[in-house]
Amino acid sequence: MRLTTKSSYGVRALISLAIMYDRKRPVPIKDISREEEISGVYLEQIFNRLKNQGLVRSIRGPGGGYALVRDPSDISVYEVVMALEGSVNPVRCVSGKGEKKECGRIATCASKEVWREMARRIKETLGDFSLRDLAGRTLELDPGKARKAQLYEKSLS
Amino acid sequence: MRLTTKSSYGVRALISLAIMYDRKRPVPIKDISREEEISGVYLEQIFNRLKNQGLVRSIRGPGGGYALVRDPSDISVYEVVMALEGSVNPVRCVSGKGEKKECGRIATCASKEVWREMARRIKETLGDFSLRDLAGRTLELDPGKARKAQLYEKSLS
DNA sequence: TATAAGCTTGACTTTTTTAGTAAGGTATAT
DNA sequence: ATATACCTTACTAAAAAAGTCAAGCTTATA
Ligand code: FES
Ligand code: FES
Repeated sequence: MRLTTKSSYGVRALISLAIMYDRKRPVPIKDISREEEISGVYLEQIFNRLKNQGLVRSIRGPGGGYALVRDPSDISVYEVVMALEGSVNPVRCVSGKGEKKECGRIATCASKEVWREMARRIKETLGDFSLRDLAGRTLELDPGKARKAQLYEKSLS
Repeated sequence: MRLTTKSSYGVRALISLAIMYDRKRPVPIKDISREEEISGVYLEQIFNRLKNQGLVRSIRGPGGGYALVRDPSDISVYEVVMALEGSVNPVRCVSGKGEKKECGRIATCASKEVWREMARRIKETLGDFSLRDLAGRTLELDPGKARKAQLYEKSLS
């Protein structure tokens, strides 16, 4: 019953982007990597997917980095997880869309209804958290982060 | 975002036990294995855990097999999944109890609250389905199963 | 316009987990 | 006795996850 680290890393990374969102400045991977202690090369993979799924855009060259495409209040954790995991179904059988391997007993299988409901509720739950929520909560829990963001700003001006 | 097959197999297997529950007869692994097309040796592992977690009891020798310890209406899918997966936490950090590797940033991490809530809702959801529910639903979806159970009875008398 | 910051792409490797096998045992109804 | 069925430990193959490597491409800016 585990998400891959892509999701947890991805959410943490996007919280950083959300915090920077108002400042209209892209955040380079290296910064997130340092801050969050996540392998930079691995983060690149993650951001690649996020970009392909249209959640972030990239700005190349010096001063570049990644930025959210939409307002953080408009992006839910569900979207992030879907972008990175591809699905939220707890079993193969109930793949929903075109996930290979159709299960032969699906017509007469009662347990599939459990898994379907479970997927529904997960979607609902993750849909309830926006990146703005989490960014706000982060600044509450870790005021140091706010300060750091300020400093970062100053160092650039 | 997947459960292991242990959970889906386990739930399916226990539905069979639930169907047989009223008839007060243990079900041997071989039968379930045949019916559900699940490797018998693998099922043994699964029933082992279910037994250790107190969900089923075993009767040895000819005419033996496994039977539910409690009434099917009193056993939820959540219990089954917990017995077989050990946990329902979507990430390592939020291990709840004594799952090794304490995460160092847990104090200041906002996303942990998402994962915690997610675990809560999964528990809630799976807790809402009892084995009796699923047994009943199975007989609705697959009347052949009811008939087969009857025949099985007759063949023994 | 040279440089370096930063993204892009695809393949590759390592580690961990999952899904099973294999083999030999023990209890018990008939 | 014997066949049925559970019990236990160990092993293995395959898949997935986590992470690395290498070589490029864009673009701001000095
Ligand atoms: S739908 Fe595949 S086993 Fe239930
Ligand atoms: S609690 Fe471990 S990273 Fe959030």
